[in-house]
Amino acid sequence: MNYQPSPVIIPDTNQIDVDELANLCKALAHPARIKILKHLLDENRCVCGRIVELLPLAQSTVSQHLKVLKEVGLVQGEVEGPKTCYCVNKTKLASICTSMSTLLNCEDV
Amino acid sequence: MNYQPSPVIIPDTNQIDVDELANLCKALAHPARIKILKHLLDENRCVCGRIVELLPLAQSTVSQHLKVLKEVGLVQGEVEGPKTCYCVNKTKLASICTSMSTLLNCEDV
DNA sequence: CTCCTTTATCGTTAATTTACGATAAAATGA
DNA sequence: TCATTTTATCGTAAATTAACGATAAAGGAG
Repeated sequence: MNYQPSPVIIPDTNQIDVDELANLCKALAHPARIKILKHLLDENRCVCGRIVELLPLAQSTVSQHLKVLKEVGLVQGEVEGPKTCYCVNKTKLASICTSMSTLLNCEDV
Repeated sequence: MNYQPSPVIIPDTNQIDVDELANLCKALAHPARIKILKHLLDENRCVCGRIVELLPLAQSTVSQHLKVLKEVGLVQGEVEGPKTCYCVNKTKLASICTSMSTLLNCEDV
């Protein structure tokens, strides 16, 4: 009888997609986007126009920041009539924290 | 007897410096820099020239990436003769993970 | 249907980032 | 001292990002 090589149990940190993590970090690499994320977490959900009121930025600029967050999957937009209501994809957000910890070995500091 | 208002125990996530976190994320927002960090964590310490061997980038480019990491305090360089030996500032690295978790409430996902 | 509100997209400009080669600087070794 | 090794910095070109105003698109109200 031949033994199969045992499956890898220990998560291979080398498997973590460096490009993916870099992209997520890039999406967080702007104060306005962190503030948007934080506000969405505080309020749970929020319409684009409300975020425009809170930040000293033009509507088009806020819309672009939301697009960046949406493109990496950190945020989801739901159309409600003429408005768009945004909320955080918490699973994705958590995945940044964990992959960062795993890849960078934060846990054993 | 007058009661004093009880001190704030729960860390105030609003106190966390959004700009600081954005800057740290910015430093991590490039695959080459994540690879450098990861290698430094694996090997504990590493000379600049060795990193140049590992990445498909010119020496000057690697040096610039190291500078970015150094400027945000994620990495420290120690001159050893003509070489410079780099290592990760694990405290700083951990602070990213924690401030990210705190600010973004990753823990209660 | 027409106007209004709300958001996304376009076009543009200014600023920043990335990459490279060339070169300076600093320490070692002959 | 002089050449070599190693790293940092400079200068530059190409690419990307951030910000804005203008405008398009889509839905609701009248």
